[in-house]
Amino acid sequence: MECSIARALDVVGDPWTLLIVRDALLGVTRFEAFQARLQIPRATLTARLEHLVDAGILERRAYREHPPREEYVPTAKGRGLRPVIITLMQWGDEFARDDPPPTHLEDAATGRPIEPTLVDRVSGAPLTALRVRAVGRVVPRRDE
Amino acid sequence: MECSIARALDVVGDPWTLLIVRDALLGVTRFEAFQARLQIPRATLTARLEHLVDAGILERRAYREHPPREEYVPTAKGRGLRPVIITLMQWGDEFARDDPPPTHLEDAATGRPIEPTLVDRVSGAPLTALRVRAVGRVVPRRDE
DNA sequence: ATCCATGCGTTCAATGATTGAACTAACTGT
DNA sequence: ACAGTTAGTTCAATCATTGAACGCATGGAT
Repeated sequence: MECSIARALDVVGDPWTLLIVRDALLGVTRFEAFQARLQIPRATLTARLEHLVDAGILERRAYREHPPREEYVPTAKGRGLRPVIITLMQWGDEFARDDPPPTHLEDAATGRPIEPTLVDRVSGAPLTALRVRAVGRVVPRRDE
Repeated sequence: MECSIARALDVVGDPWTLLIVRDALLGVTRFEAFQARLQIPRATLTARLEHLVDAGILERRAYREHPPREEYVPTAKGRGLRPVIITLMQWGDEFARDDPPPTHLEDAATGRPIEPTLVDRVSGAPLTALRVRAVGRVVPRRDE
């Protein structure tokens, strides 16, 4: 499919991948660490890491020869997924929560809590306020 | 898992679900329309729609008796996924593109193109500028 | 009345992915 | 010599996904 979302989901559209990327962005780099944190089956983890490296989201990097050991660190493309993960977390907090969220975001400098919002970069107006229209493969809208 | 992202991915973490939700947010409501647009196998579509209704993301609504016909419309929870889909689309455009993106966003009132960015709602500062820290299940960070 | 089209599914066998548990291999530190 | 660390592989069992075909209620045209 030619759509950007479909191409994104080709890479990221399974239950584990985004959890791995989230942990990677939090600083996790090693096989054992991912496995222990996520409780992901080892074979699945192997497959996912392979896939993420192939897709250019993680980079395999030797951190020791003898025995050869490698760690996985996010590339720029991987770091680009941070907004996706943040908005997904927000949605989970807002719509699929039953207890207070275990993780929140704060400014590393001031310590103030951060509430991420999507705005238009140019006008600064929140997307919820604008009536956004998707142009290209349009289908008539009905309600909101 | 107790994390918001994991709970979100429980619902939305497969290759099809977000594509269905995207189409639903564009105004697609009917089984045949989803199937034709996405080329999704019919059995899979049945399962996904069921799941989305159970999760409270789509709502089944009769649009005709005799024969009973139902359509699927997004709930508030479903509409809440829009930022997720937008950021995912942006990532796909920026990092997984080879041709110009087929869909872009514009203000429905003025027609001006929109560039969605994540900012802190309070300070207005873009998240890329702040050094955001995830608090809760912390792991020491290394590089960026 | 008969025939075709529409709309929303179900059924089926085949293929593919995911799972958990156990195993391997190459080291290292004590 | 021996336990421990690290990053996997292997295997059989289960589960999900796929494509193709079928079902069924109806409406409209001939």
